Amino acid sequence: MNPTGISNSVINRLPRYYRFLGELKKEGLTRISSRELSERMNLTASQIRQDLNCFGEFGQQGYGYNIELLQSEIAKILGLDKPQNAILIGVGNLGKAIAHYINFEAKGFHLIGMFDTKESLVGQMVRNVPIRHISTLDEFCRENMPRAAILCIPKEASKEICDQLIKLGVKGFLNFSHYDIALDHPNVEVENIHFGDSLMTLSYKLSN
Amino acid sequence: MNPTGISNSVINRLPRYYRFLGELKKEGLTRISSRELSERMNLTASQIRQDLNCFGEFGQQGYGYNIELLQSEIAKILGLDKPQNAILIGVGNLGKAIAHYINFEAKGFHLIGMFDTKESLVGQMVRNVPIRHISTLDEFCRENMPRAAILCIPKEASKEICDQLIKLGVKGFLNFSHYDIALDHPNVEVENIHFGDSLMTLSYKLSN
DNA sequence: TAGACTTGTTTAAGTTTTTAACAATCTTTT
DNA sequence: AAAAGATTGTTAAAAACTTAAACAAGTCTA
Repeated sequence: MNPTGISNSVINRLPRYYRFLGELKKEGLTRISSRELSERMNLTASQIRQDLNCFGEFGQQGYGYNIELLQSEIAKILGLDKPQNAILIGVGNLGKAIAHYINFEAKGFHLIGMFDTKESLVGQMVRNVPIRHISTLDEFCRENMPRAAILCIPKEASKEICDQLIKLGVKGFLNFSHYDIALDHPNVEVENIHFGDSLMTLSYKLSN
Repeated sequence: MNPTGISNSVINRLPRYYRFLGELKKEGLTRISSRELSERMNLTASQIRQDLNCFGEFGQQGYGYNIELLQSEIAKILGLDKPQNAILIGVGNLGKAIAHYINFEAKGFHLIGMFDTKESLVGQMVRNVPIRHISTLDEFCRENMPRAAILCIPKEASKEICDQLIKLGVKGFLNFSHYDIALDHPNVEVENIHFGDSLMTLSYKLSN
């Protein structure tokens, strides 16, 4: 169980609820019951009600859930209504694509800076965010206090940067590197995205 | 439990074992005990032995595991020794970055083709793989029989492409889109990578 | 050959996750 | 305004999964 007392399975389902509710809204619907939603999402109605029950009471007997309302409540639960400052480290192929591709504002974050070691990148803008030299990281963080960092650098560089960022007050990482942050820093929140691992898992499943 | 009878938790740990063993090899070590490995990986020795025991006997009493051997056995389990053909759909920012960034050969796949709707991309090469027009997908698949597809296209386009690919014999997806493949196609292997969901989860954890 | 070590494996414990059930209460219909 | 129908929040039970403990059997090292 988490520090918050809510299990990870529940937390991991929240973004999916949020997405499905967004679609229902797009379809012009205004209300939905746990049973109907369960059919759409391929869950049980019971599980949906129990998941939501972790956070409060958002429905009404005999009626169901107001879609608009429920979605905005989930947004609040996820913290999307109070975006936090984030920086991105490593503006190579991947880092640049991430910066272009992800709508940070819709996911609870402001991207306020990007950093790289490569002089030739410095000054370039991606989505109105400037790329800065990694040597200015300390100063920038002390001024802007980013709460999260997106790590798009090789494993070798990651440990040092992590130590530095954590000292500067960064509390959460979206980690694309193969460095095991959680191992050295158990008090920091980490979401790992390891393409390679996912591919190997897929390979396993296709081989057996 | 999986079709294979091995739980997902175990399967998901395999790539990590594989990585750690690679590092040990780099360090010049040749043998390791489950206890030593458990300390490095922050697991229990018991769990490591039990995980490996799902697949066979790779160690020796009184000695431990031969690192080289164990790694290559895990590679076999993951199917890395028999790479499967894969194609990538959608060569936008993300797709292009993935193609550049991921070493498919090391993860059990051959990337044999990339597809997009955009005429201006057609003919370009990424890592010696040509970008083709999506209209040639059918023909290409019938000739080359790809087993997996990496989906880097928007949700809206995904359903149709998925149906098409599955009809053409594709059995597994690395899915970056928000389309819920598993919902419509329960008999296909899917690894989802949803940056947005990961960010929202991180947002939740940083907000509570 | 003896003592130390470490595996594979079984068994048990613990935890998490899911499902089922139902009283309470709201909505809708007549 | 009352009755019938619907659906929630919540509790309790069941099921599934995951981890940990323990130890006989076998191997290494000195």
